[in-house]
Amino acid sequence: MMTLEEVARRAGVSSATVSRVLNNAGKVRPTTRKRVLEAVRELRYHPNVHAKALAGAKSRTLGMIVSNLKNPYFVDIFGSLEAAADRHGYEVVVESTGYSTQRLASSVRSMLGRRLLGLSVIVSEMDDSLIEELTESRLPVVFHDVGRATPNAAHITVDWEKPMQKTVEYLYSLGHRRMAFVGHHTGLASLQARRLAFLNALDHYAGSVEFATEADVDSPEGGRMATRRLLSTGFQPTAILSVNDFMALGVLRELQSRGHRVPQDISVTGFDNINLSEFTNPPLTTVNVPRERIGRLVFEALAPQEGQRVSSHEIVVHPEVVIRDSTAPAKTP
Amino acid sequence: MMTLEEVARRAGVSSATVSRVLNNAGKVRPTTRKRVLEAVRELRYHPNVHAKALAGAKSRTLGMIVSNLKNPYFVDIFGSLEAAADRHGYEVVVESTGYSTQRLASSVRSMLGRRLLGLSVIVSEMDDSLIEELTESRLPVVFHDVGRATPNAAHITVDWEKPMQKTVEYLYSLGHRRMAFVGHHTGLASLQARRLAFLNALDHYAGSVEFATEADVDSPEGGRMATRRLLSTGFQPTAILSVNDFMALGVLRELQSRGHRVPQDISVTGFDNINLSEFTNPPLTTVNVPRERIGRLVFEALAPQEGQRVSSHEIVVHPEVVIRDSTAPAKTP
DNA sequence: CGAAATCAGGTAAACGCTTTCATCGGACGG
DNA sequence: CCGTCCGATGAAAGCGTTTACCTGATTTCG
Repeated sequence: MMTLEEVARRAGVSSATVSRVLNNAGKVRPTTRKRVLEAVRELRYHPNVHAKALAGAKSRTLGMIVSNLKNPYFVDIFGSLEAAADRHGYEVVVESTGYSTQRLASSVRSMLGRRLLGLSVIVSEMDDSLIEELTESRLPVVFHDVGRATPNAAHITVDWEKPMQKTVEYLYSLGHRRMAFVGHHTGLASLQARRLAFLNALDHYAGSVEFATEADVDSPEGGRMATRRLLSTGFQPTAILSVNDFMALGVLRELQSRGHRVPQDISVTGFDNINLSEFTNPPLTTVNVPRERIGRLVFEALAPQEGQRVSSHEIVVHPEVVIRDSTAPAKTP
Repeated sequence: MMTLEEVARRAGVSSATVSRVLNNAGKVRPTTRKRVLEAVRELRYHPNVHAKALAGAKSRTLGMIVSNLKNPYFVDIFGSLEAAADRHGYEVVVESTGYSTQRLASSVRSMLGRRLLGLSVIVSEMDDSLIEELTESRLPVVFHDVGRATPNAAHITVDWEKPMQKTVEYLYSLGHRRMAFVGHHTGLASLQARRLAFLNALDHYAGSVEFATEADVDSPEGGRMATRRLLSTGFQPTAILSVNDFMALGVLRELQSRGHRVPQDISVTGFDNINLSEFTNPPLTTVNVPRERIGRLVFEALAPQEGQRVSSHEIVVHPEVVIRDSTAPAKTP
């Protein structure tokens, strides 16, 4: 591997000058610059990022830890963050925890070792000690979906209550009186919050709605299994609300392969409005969570640009219900 | 940020000793070790990866460049590679190019700067100069889907010809005589290879089958647009073969929203057998490409473990057709 | 019991950059 | 024509680890 020194020798200058050219900092005579660039090209020199980082160049890389890269929700946020980063000459490195608290911890440690510019933690699991560790590290952080704002951490939250209420209301108005909620296993907090939002929404119709809840892993397969279990209890919901679109794919499938028509026999709703939700059959009624915007917010919180008012530390996103074809009036028995 | 030195001071030893316990290399008395570990914990010390790397610790991180992280195919390979890496104490960093040759180049450069243990390039676009640059770098490389084997690069390939032939044969036997192929835009090579596989397969039925091909971006939306364009030409295929499952989602949707029933009116096939393909309605007939295995092969090629016979440099995977419900006998007019 | 090994741990030299700080020539103003 | 300033570049000090290499202190054994 080539080094700055070798490039310098080749160009007949000192390594300091090469560095200056490469980072266009300081004054360098055009002819010298040209000579250097040429040497760089000829030697196929690639700066050693570690040496750069160690030598104190301000970091240009952001970290991102997500729960499950197979769920498009996270990929979309990543994509948006990366795009913003790319636009400004930053990089981002992702890590996926698979909902394991253990892997989360080791990811955080590894990220801390990278001396990043900032870290975003977009997961559903998280224990308090990690939040503290992150806080003490003084590293700029963004939590999403879990965690809390701290002096160095912004917190982006999605309001679940209202859209959940709207959804239940909407289903109720369509005559649904037996509803089920399908969630996914996570480190309590987040799942419970969503389940609770569902239960709270039902409170408005105290007693007039029967309900059940089930949970499984965050995947279409999980959605299928949860649905299978749900129905095997004998409960016959006329509507199933899925904690997210990804799992909703599985509930759709399970329902359909059991011969239930959606939405004629059973209505289904999702959450997130991932691109896929528009392509299911029937297209999925869901709640639009603006991943693109969330990604941008994350970037702004981590790498505030010149003359840009730094956004608040506590941001809540209010998503809108998107009605498509997976919901319809309840079948009258 | 804490440093080795501070930990050493705190534990009353030299930094060399701290390094030794952290990497458990060399002999260190148990009591000393305990003292050090304690200091590490108390100070919340996190080793600086850059310093480690610079100081010559052998790299433990693998790189992976993919075309499109939104396509589950790539995510699956990434997941498998990461799992293998994790099992052996390695890390992997991904980068997505969005099918842009330019971003590919900059990704490669950035990866080269990271002084990785090895790099996997799983993309459909790639110009020859990059292959050369990679070759000259002497970095262990794995190409998939594109590129070629070189002294330091393994090459994992999926055999398209045979399964494509099988698929066409199968459709033909169901009475299909008007077929269309939907591909995606890429840096020529790869797309053409697939289109050609399709055309070659048709050669067996010289003249007895009408056909058309269309292409768009690699996404469900792309699949939808391509299908839309395809049908707007007036051509009425009884079967549409999609270059991959991801795009097939879009062709299914477009067909269905135009009132064509799948498979009664039109059959559809995909490629890859991503998990999603089992959850479409109807479930998709496709070709199973073993992403899990490919991920493992990549790992093995990049980080050959002790006493494991190093796999060949030129590996070809032979995928199998998976028949589900999106294909059926052609409608007799 | 003394010499040779073995152990534990310290010293200091890289590793490849960035970044002061110093230097060396002019260009300029008077 | 000389003193001043700049503008361009070089020298060298880190940055936080790893890793020979070396030094005392213990063991081991004949």
